[in-house]
Amino acid sequence: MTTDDNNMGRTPTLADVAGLAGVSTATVSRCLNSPDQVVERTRKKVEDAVLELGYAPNFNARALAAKRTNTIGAIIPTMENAIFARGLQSFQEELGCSGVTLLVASSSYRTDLEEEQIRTLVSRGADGILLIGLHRDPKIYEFLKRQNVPVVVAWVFDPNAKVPTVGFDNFSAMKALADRVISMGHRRLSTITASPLGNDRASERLRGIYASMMEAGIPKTELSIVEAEYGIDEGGAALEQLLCQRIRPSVVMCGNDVLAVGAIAKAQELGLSVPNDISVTGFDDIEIAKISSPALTTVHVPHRRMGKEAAKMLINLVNAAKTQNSILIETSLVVRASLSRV
Amino acid sequence: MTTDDNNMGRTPTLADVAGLAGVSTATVSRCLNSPDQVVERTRKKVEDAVLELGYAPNFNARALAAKRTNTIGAIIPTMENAIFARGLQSFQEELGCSGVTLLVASSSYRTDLEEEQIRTLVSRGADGILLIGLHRDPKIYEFLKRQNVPVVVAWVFDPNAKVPTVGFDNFSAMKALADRVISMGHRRLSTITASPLGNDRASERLRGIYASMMEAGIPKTELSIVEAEYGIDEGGAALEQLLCQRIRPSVVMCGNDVLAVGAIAKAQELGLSVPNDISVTGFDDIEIAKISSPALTTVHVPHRRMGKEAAKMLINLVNAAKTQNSILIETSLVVRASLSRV
DNA sequence: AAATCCAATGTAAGCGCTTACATGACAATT
DNA sequence: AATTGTCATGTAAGCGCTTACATTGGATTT
Repeated sequence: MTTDDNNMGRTPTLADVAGLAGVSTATVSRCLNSPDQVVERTRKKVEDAVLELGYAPNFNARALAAKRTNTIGAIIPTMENAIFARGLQSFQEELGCSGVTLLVASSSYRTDLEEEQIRTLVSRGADGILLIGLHRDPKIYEFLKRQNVPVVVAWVFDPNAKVPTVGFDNFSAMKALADRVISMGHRRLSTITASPLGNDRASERLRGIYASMMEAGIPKTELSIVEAEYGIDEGGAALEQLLCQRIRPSVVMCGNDVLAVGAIAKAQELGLSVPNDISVTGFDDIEIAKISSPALTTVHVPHRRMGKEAAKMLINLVNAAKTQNSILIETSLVVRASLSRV
Repeated sequence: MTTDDNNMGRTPTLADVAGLAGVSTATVSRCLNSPDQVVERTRKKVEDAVLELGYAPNFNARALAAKRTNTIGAIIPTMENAIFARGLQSFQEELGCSGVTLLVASSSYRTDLEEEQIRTLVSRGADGILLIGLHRDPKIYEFLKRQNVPVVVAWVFDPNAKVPTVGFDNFSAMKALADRVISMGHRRLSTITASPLGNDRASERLRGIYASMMEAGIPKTELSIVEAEYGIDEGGAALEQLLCQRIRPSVVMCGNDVLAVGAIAKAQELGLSVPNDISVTGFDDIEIAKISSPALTTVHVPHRRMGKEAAKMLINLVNAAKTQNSILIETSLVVRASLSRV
């Protein structure tokens, strides 16, 4: 039954369509890319041929010839963190509005992997790239500049950076939280944080705590620090470490809500009452913060807006190549039951 | 200062490397793709040239010439659901072991979007594709077959499907949970579920509940159903709807843990005790299930293993083109405090 | 020493598309 | 009627790479 089977054992190409429609390949290409350059009658013929053949353009060939992919890449530390997932989702939605496709890679917080993925993205012809956090080898920024690939960095705000950023001031946000904590009488502080090495969000937040302590005249040594990876169980384990120490802290300031919820659960498991025996704070204000019991005191970050702004920025950069100003996303303190006076 | 600046205003190509190294482009290509075909001395020259020029191969050109991309695509309903994120993460890790890159797209549970994304992935030259759930227009499967792109479907298990699947038996898993619920005396059942239209996971689970009820001689009408999108707040809202109904259910079986946690939070907010006034169950057994209070009765799904198996399957399919058998991932009941005798 | 083989390298033809430029047809201008 | 301009379409040269096939020269065999 090869009656209506024009399938010649390979996927149809532009030339096949051109042949069927009785026009040149250039005309078919124009029908696909700038239809208004082609007269109605011709366009119809071509469209019919496309349908009949089930033709789908070869993206790679197109990218090779046109030197443009309508694709933007993003590298996030992990997909498992709701925060990145959410910001990325709105990033993608905004890109979609402009007909741009998103390519995502996750680096597992490893700079070597990230570097590799940046190269991959570039060699795939990404028109622009979204990165999380500023801290990375300057060579990478040079490479990107040489390759003429615009970059936007999100999750941090730094108007002085060499690349445009869209994010919040991690330092001030955490300092504001620490101010509040200290104003409630806490002196023996502690924090559960991601490793601040090569992670400017974490290191800035740590600086924020120290700055607040300094203002309050609390010596730096009053802050115990435990590093933990992302995860509920990790937060719990970190809390245990904290409790083993000589002096029990009165408050645990966690690097994100997930660690905080893990710490709360572990504290309760160990028979401690939150916040009566120990206060806990988070960061991000994801849904879980509200339903945690006790509800979590945290810093609210408008992730969706951040993602959206980042997308707009990148699109502008790709189209107009003009430089963009960094955008500050405002955060706010959300005080809930997990934090109490000491 | 163009002393050591061989940059000629464009990104270096294979030919540039060949020129610098004093060999042909074919040799350079071989150095990159099958180094053992090239003698040591030559290879060294080429590698030096690559380094000096900062050469990075053009992926699109490579794909066009080689008709292979070492890329596998995946389309998931949403990145915001931890379940998909987690399965995908291990899927990616496994692919990485074989030097394959993952391309992710999210369909927002919209079949039209999914179809578009499948075409995008194919035209980008994906060597294979991972899809969630079997239910979609048969034309898509035909298209994929015609394009000669292997597919694996995850999150469902169906040995009779035309494509290999790796997943669990949503029907039996939910039935087992319902059996347990009913054995604890519950008769007035309810469920909060994603819309079962075009979502075979949801519809199978619903069937599971009905099957269990039937065995227990409970009429179908004893099950109230509320549809909800994914999210904690959505779960809460759905619970409110359920409580407005004439007869208050004694148990709410939720389509996933997130909905369940939302339902619990809302119930407590309304002054109901879980499980004394109402029992709640989830599905997936994500971390939140353990730390919820009361802890959540749910169905444990080994997502990581599922992702890993899916990756292996797809890689086999891409390499050997031989057909693969569907793989059943076993689930297990996890009974925790949120479910009690009626 | 001639014949044979083989590994290393080169040559060049595409892969499927875009696009600058050329062509031709027809309408508007003179 | 000749000229000019405009617009739709065709021609063909790449885009940067891979790879089948041709070539080379040294090692091995006879």
